[in-house]
Amino acid sequence: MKIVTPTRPRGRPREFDETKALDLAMMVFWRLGYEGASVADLTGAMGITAPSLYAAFGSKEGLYRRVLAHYQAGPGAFTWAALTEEPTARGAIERVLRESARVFTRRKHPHGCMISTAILRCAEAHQPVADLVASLRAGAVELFRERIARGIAAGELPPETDAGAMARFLGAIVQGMSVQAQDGASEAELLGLVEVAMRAWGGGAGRPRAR
Amino acid sequence: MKIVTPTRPRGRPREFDETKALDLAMMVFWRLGYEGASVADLTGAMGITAPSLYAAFGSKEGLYRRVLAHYQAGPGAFTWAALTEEPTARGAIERVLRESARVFTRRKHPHGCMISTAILRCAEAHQPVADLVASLRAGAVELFRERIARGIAAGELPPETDAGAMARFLGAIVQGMSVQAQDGASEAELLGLVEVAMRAWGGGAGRPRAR
DNA sequence: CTATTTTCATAACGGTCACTATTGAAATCG
DNA sequence: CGATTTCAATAGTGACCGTTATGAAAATAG
Repeated sequence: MKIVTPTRPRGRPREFDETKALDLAMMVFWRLGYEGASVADLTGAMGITAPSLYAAFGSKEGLYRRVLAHYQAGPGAFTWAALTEEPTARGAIERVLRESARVFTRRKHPHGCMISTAILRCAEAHQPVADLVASLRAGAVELFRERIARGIAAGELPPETDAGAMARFLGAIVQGMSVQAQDGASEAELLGLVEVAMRAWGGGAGRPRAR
Repeated sequence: MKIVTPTRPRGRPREFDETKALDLAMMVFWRLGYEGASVADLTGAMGITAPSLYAAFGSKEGLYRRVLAHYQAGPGAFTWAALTEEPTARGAIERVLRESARVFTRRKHPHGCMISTAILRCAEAHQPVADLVASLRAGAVELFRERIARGIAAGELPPETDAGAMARFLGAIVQGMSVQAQDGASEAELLGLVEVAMRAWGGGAGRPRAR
């Protein structure tokens, strides 16, 4: 008869919580960007020493990749939720934009989207990281495109709608909102921007109105 | 009787052309961003040594400020030209967007806008530079706003038009196009995006059509 | 207990960062 | 000419970069 205790691993247990450490590292990368965040910044904020960081995450780049996944599952999850939960394509898109305006200006974390602004131009040595982040941006646009294509298939949108162009348009809006949020724009200002953007969707502003 | 020769300065003349040096430095900053461009990268591309760079420009940051002005007077000048030369607000905006699509994908220089993407998040030591670049972004939005307000005053646009929101919308579009261009988007893709964006302007896509 | 394994903290690694002291060459001035 | 001024090249500055060797500390296994 075996006891099913959760079988502690062999050696000395680590003294920090990996999830909390990722949260703290995320804030640093979010605020300073990938290149701007030094390992000293990270270990200082995470409350661990450099060898502990390297034992747990391999390298600064490895930690960053873990943080990106952590971001997508946390503060960045609202996008995927909006696109899958809303019944109509237009409703989904509008919810993404409105929630972006709110999330990008929250005071509990740096303003703007972490993926949009963490690493754009960079030294050649960091190009692989920049490429990864660029692929995440492309993935978001692709998510938009799929949702719009689904809306076209469902008859919500005219069949001649260019889903790719619409998706790239939305990607640009989100990207631009992220930068403006970082530059100090308020939620109200971003919502005004969203209202203009939704006009490109045809029909008036706001949610589809009954008539 | 004085001879009016162009009075060469006293000591040994410098052996490099400052304008050409700024051009070369601009390409490096454009490609690698402010933090990603090292002084070694810059001197290597400019064909001068570090002491020459510091004698002529004071510091890396000083050189960057000169390069930003050089950019605005060169590759970035089309925006100001479009906004002042076009007779209507809508025409001016559409020209800015269409020319952005073309300029951002030129093969003679890195894709995207240099001001949009050179330095967003960064180490705290470089925050003054980031603030400067942010103020340039804000200046572009303000230029948009003024042009739209002028269009409202001229009766081209409905008096209830929110010029600030429209301007922020356009700033976001340009910012987003810049990132997508850097990520590899083609001119045709960006023009498709522009067409969608112009729909937010009311009345179908494209230039105002006679009817 | 001893042996083993893993994490911890200290201290340091070579490399690159932005930047400059020094020196000699190249120009103009008197 | 000699004196002066400015530039350019060499060679380095200290500081910080990401990363790691070392050894003590803390847990399990036998």
